[in-house]
Amino acid sequence: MRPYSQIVQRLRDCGLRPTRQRLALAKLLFDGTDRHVTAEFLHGEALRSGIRVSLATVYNTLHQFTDAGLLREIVVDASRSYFDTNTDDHHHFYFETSGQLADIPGEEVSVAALPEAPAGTSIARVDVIIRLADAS
Amino acid sequence: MRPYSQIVQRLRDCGLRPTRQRLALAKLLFDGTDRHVTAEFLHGEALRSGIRVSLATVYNTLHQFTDAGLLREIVVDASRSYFDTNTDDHHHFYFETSGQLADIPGEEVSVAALPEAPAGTSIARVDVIIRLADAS
DNA sequence: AGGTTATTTTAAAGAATTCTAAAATAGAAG
DNA sequence: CTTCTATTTTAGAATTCTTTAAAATAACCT
Repeated sequence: MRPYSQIVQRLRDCGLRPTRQRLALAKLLFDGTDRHVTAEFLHGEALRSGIRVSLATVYNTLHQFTDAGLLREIVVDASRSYFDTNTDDHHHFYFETSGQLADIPGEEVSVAALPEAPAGTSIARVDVIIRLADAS
Repeated sequence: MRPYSQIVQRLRDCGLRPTRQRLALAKLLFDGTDRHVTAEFLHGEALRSGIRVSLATVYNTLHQFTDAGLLREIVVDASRSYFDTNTDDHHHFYFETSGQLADIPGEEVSVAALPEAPAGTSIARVDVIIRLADAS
């Protein structure tokens, strides 16, 4: 198993140079588990692991990865964008109290009776966000 | 029919004083049609109709109305919040190109097989946003 | 290695939203 | 109607997240 060179290849396939910063961020992101990170959070995590990278680069990298299909951006709140390392078709729980985002596992939710797209448009994606409050 | 005093009563019922600004904004918002406005847009509309009101007040008022259940806030994009005058259970089309938001009429979409809320939480709301791109 | 091009960095600007403290206004009581 | 008190409005400053521009740096290719 050569995870490092796999990541290098993955970046190359997307036309992205495997720079030190991109590699380091990719390693943090694609560690095998599904993650939901904000730019701010990933930046902090990178610094904590000794990776010197600017916040602007983290933003750039997250968007480049998203454009390349390695990440998916989820907007839950006017002031927070999450990037999800799981790009499969799936939906989300949003914990309004803590601000945490979680994947809804498997096929536990599905949209029935999708409407037709208005003339001149096509459906790019369907986002379902289940907002959770603390139990009463 | 006395629409003005109806709005006054509606505000009072929510514990909001029927001030000049709130009444004017309510009149613009609750004109009978379903509307999706941003704070910026409503502010411009108010000024255009000769209502002198500050942007801060528009933000305050939109949030107060939302808390009171007169409006519903929809987040589609990291940089834009819409306020929807239709507070019934319904979902949305989002036109990614133009940034416009539209209600999906009637029961044309429904969520099947809602998952159980994680322990300690309850479902506050389910948001479905169908993102539309220009037809290929 | 050396030239070319892409990427990163930094600092500053930008956009949307929120906060603040003072002035204006509404509702209540006399 | 006037005064009093609490609430609301305002204008501008502050905040937060994100993007930009220009200079510095690193990767790629021969």
